[in-house]
Amino acid sequence: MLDAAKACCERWGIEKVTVDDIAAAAGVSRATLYRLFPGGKDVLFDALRVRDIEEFFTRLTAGVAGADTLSELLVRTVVVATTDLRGDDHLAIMLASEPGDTLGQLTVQGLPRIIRMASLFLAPLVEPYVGRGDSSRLVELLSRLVISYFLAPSDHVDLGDAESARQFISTYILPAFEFTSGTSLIAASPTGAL
Amino acid sequence: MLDAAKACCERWGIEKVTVDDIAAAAGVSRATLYRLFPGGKDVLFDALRVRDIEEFFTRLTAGVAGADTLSELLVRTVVVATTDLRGDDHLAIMLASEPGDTLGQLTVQGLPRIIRMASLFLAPLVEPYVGRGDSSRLVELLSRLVISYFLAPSDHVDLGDAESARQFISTYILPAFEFTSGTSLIAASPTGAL
DNA sequence: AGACGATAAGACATATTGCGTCTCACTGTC
DNA sequence: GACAGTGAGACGCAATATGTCTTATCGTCT
Repeated sequence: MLDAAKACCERWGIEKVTVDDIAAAAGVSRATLYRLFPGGKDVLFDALRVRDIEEFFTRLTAGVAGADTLSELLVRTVVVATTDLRGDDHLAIMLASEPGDTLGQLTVQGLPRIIRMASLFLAPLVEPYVGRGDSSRLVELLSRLVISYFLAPSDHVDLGDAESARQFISTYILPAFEFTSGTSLIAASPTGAL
Repeated sequence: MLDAAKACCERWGIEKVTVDDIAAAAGVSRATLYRLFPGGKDVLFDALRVRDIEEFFTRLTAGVAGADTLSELLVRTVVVATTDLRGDDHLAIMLASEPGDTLGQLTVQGLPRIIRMASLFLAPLVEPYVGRGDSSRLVELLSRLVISYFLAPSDHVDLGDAESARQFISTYILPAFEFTSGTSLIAASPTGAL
């Protein structure tokens, strides 16, 4: 079921997926889907690991998972990603996910909440790179970061373990930003340190 | 505008595209879109060249475009495509496009009509390959064929010229069937002749 | 400056679709 | 036969899409 929901998201995008799509892809009726999940959004939340990433950022802010090292890595990742924001099918999902838009309850209730949470945490760290008050770009970058997380394989990652979380970022998040020239972009960042 | 509509179809699938999507992708307001086209469906019809392919099959049936050679090529293509129907993002669009489904007016009015037209023409030719009465598979194959046509670049193709049409098929349709081992699949067809 | 055409933004009513719940019939198991 | 699980589909309600309209803005032409 979750794999089917994830496949639907990758195929049609989060904002276009319907409960009927997921049920059909999973080969079950809509009645069965509602027997397994409280609502349609819950299927997507589980499939896209929305609650996992919430916990991910929560633990980062609490310093449980080696926040200093990981946050620096996240900031560097965000800055590197500034080079090119185009060509990402899933980016627009996040960019448009503000209350009052036409994306429906999922994005209104779920994803922007995550972005807000992450923004509060990363804003002071990113500020030296993108400038104060440039929140729109920060939201874009965080969106891409979050989506990278969503699209990663659903293998178990112990987000409470610093090494496991760091390995996860190196494996799934950094490649998603499609480095075009190895470490050259990293070297172009303000501090130059990693 | 047409390029934007086509991009939206490739990104979200025909059944998920809205007028607002196309207008936003084209960078115009919805009011402007309705000034340029009678309705939302007309944009997709033009972008996906629905009327072109109708004329394409019409001319084939009339023998205007070297029907004998081209029809044989089409049949061979259809048979080769039998090997694998999965992994095509746009196939489900056609499979579900029957009157009464939830795909809306576009598919109800447009694509099934084309499939029906093509089926009437190709059915006797395909029969030796897929067997009499196996219309469901025939419809699937034709769907893929039609979609290949839709997704081809919108360069001008003179469908009334046999050589031009043949070159179009070789360039855009045959590659869309993703031959896995060169001509081996073609050699496995009943007659073995091309 | 003033007239003109094209456009963006958005309100509006209508039509369509999606959501969640429900009932019914079918199937396999005990 | 009782039972749990399921598929198909109808139902009311909410959300979205469609197509038209009005208003304000911008650039161009006279």
